[in-house]
Amino acid sequence: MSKLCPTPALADVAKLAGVSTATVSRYLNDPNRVVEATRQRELKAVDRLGYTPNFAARVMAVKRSWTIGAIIPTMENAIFARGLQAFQEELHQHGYTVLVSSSAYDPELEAEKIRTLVAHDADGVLPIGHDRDPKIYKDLARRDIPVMNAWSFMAYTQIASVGFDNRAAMAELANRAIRLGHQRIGVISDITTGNERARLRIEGIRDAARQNGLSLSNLTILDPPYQIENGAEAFSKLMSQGIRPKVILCGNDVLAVGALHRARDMGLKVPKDVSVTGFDDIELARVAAPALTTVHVPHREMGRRAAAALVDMLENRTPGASTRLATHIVERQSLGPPAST
Amino acid sequence: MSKLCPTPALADVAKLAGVSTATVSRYLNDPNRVVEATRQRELKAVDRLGYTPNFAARVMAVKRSWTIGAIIPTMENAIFARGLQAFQEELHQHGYTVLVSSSAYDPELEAEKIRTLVAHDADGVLPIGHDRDPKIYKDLARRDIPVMNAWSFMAYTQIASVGFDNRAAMAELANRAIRLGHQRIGVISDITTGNERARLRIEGIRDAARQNGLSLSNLTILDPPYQIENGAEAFSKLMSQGIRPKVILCGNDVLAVGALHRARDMGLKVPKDVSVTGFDDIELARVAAPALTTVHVPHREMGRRAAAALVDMLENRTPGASTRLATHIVERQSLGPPAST
DNA sequence: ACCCAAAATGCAAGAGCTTACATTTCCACT
DNA sequence: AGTGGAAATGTAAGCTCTTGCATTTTGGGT
Repeated sequence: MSKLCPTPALADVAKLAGVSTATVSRYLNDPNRVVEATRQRELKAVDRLGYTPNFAARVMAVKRSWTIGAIIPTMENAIFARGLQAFQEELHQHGYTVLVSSSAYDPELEAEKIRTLVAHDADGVLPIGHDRDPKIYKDLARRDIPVMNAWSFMAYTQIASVGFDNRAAMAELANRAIRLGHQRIGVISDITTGNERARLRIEGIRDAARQNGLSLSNLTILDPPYQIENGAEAFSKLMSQGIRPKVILCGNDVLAVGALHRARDMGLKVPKDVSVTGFDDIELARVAAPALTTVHVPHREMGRRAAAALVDMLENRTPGASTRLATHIVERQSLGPPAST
Repeated sequence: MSKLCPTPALADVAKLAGVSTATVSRYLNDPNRVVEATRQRELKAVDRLGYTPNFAARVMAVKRSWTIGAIIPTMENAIFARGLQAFQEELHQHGYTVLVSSSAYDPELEAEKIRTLVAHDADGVLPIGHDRDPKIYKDLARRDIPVMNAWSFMAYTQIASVGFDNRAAMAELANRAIRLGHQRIGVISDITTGNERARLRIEGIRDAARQNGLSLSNLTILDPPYQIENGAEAFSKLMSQGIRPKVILCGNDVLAVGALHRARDMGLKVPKDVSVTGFDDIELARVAAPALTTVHVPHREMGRRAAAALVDMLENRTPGASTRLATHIVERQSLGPPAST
């Protein structure tokens, strides 16, 4: 008997239940559209066969996948994890599934992943940051696929975004360092290509320097790939300069932890001998030794809002509004005044 | 003109190029099956229209999605990241895309995610560990979807796996601790429900205790959810016992780092006052202070092998072989002999 | 009993691609 | 120039679902 059918289709259920496929389809999508007796029969048929609707077929028929795709630069760190989690939770509430892809900070790869997501009929897309080939946006727009950029708030742009002001946030932190008396500043940035977040953070540091009448020649900027190890390496490089900077501003907590670690290896006390700051305020920052002074980013809030906005765009065909979230400095133990030499 | 068509289909390309859809399809799947002149025309038509093949339709037609799904317990930590990365890389080589879902260590959710993946026509599935409702396996088997379990090697089972012997690995580490003179042992395990990896690791500790003639009453076992914070909390709990354990074996590095952190807060020196060990050997372990003595797991190798095996099952319809990978202890600074009290 | 609107169900046409099979085109040889 | 077989292309069915429209059933009201 039909029990053996490896992947039962709607038609099999229909036959077994003695109704038409239309009825089964209706039953599946809204049991109330079917009379009690039929409902029973279908129910029985469905689980007798172990039927599961075929996603691809449904997508084709309704032109709607209830899937939204997120493309993040990396999964190897916890940076995007919390936000993404919140994003998923919120979307789940609304019945959407999210597909996650990572681009390894590579614009080419990112473009490809976005295409893949689109080919998979994603109803909406969430890339991180803004910087990318305009063709991508154009293509998405033509296909009428809502896009929400996250992790970076940009006021003057066609694409909606939910994020924060990377530049101002970093400027605030740099300001604080400078006011503490720091002059020479080392910067370990995120990768900057195709990543305006990193560039804006650097800009923020420059802003702060300028505001305080510091020559930009006091800044030494490195941008190694995003990994703990690289933070350590960059720290070494910075420390081998003629005049050692007394404060190292890092583009994110992961890099900062690497720096911290290397400082310890070099026998440097933080923050007595050198200060180190992070960005993001992930769990790691709290646990590091010494605990990292960093910029707190409202990860979950960002994820939630991004999801909500996307749903709004999807359900109401609205253009999508941008939201700017606040960040704040979390003062812990890794930033202090420079020791008087 | 047809430029306006929001989502061009194969037929549009065909019309514009003046050929049949079959030809376009062939061109798309293997340009060489089409004569030069046609190729040019199609090429032009495709990018004039900005055509992208519709995935759902293709899947329906060929019954093959070139997609494989991975379900991991969590993305919030780096634990699975490296392995997953390798898994993706290897699969990418073979033309597969991987879809990642996380289950938040919740069996219900995991089952749902697996169903979703199947509905999305995943050609194969990679869940972490073995423990799960047999119905899931049965369903997958019926649909003839290859499954590969990772992170846990199990010899006697229907399902292929690539992983390591969690029990033996942990036993080895526990043995080392005991030989150093430790008697009272605190254990901060991973969550154990639906997670035989965690349970096996605990079993390993018990094995070691028994082997060394230690009463099991010397063990105190906690299994908080998997987060740095919880590791810290658990550590406090362990330390508030009548007789404080002098060594804390943790189910993974993340928990261990939490413990380490709390130890420092409590003014306890590691390993002088208390030893702490991890499991997994993620980057964090190297960077922690003191650096964590832990069990090295061949993450990338595991991911790569899992991918290769899955591809083999897929392409050659083979039953799928299990692979057992070796682990080893990485001795760093967090494990030492108990201080003589 | 009978009528009729409302409710339930059925029919069949898509949705966009692949592919077996049929047809046409091409070219090397005689 | 004529022929045969390979190469290129076309035709149309099929994959699994949804849904507009047509048809049948139901049940309350007279």
